[in-house]
Amino acid sequence: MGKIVLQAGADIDRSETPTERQQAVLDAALRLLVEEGDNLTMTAVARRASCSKETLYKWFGDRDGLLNATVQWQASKVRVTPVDRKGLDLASLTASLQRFASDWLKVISSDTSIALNRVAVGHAGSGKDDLGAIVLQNGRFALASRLKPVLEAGRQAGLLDFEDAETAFRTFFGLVGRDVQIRLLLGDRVELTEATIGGDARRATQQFLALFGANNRLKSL
Amino acid sequence: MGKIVLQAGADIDRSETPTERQQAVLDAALRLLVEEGDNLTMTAVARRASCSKETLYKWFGDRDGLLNATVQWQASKVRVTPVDRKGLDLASLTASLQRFASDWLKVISSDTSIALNRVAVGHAGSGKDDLGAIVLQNGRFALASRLKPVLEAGRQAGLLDFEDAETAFRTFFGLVGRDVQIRLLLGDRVELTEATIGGDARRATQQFLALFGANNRLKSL
DNA sequence: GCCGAACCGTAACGTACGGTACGCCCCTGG
DNA sequence: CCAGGGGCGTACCGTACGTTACGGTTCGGC
Repeated sequence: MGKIVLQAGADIDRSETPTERQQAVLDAALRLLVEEGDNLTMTAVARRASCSKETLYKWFGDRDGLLNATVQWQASKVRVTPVDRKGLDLASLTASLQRFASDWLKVISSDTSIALNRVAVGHAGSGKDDLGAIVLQNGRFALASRLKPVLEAGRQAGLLDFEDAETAFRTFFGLVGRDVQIRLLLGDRVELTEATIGGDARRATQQFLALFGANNRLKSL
Repeated sequence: MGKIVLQAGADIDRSETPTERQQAVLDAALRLLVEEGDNLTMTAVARRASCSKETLYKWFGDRDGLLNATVQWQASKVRVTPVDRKGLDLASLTASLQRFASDWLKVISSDTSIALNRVAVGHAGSGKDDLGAIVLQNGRFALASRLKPVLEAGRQAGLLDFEDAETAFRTFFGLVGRDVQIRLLLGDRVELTEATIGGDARRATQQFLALFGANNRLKSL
């Protein structure tokens, strides 16, 4: 029904939720985006979604509009459950961190994440749309805003010791992701089985605790 | 004179070094790539380089060939000086690591690196060329092969303690880069002054030493 | 001074694709 | 039962750009 537009230049998430049918179309576009990358054609999307090009243009206005809506649609699908912070002992904190790490690794190694990041990076150069901002918002920054409360809680409970939650988070981010994302984006075949992800999550968590655990005396930033 | 071709699919760095004039053309293409991103046109390159399109096609065969040659040209320009490993005390090791970190941050935040990574990521989806492999080879893997000897030397000197140089390197990589590269690629304006780079390099180095320094008892990976 | 090769500038061709127009079907409401 | 609108399929238009062709110019060799 309503055009899903994005106020050019202004605020993000300025969008109405798409109808059932529109969601189907967006899903088709998403699947095609994963397969074809940025060189998907409007005709291909129309064919895949079994709809007419005219409909696409009526709904999304533009090729960029379609891409925008697709990315936002995927973003809206991964709204996550807020973490419970009732357990405040070291074991549960460790488990939480490990879970975050594991989830994050699974996300960034997924086909759709790779595809979305690829197109967003590609579009980031010529600032026609803000795909980059959207992806960033629903990736790195969403992770931060979910993880920071946990870190703060850990500090409150005397389990963690850090000055700034932001820098602590960024260190955790680096320890978890390392070179994985850029390698995947650049097409490197990285072996990421369930097992290695689990191991990496455990290792990253231990390293993070070694650096920011309250019982350790490594505070000299 | 000779076409600068790349054996499709096979080995990298299978290329003759370009002539003086060709280098000038490639530099022009590179500058244009930084400005325009992947939507540079052959006409634009020809105009910028003050050469004819016919020459471009004769030399590089193809648009992809031109891009390939441009990326390789930039890669060939950053052949680095191997590090001296004569000083084996903690101070010099720290200085080396810090220098690596600082250099790396400067590289990934440079305009040309961002532009090159952007096009390489964009092309990584549809496997027409191996720009991704080239960039990876001259970025992340080049860094690894330069840094690993230093790490090994540090271990020999009893300053570092790690099982596998590869994983140690990847941790260092993560501690240095954190979220910087992906944010830059996605168009986020990251403040990276000389000062912050220095601070980040120092911090990453200290964290790395905290994790892998031989005098610390954090070996339970 | 002449020849050919390399190269510049530009015009021309072909195509792929974004965007639009139109005819037809189906479905709903009156 | 009929009118109308939303939506499918498709043909079509315009354009941008990759690629090619061609005439003019410079330059080294004889």
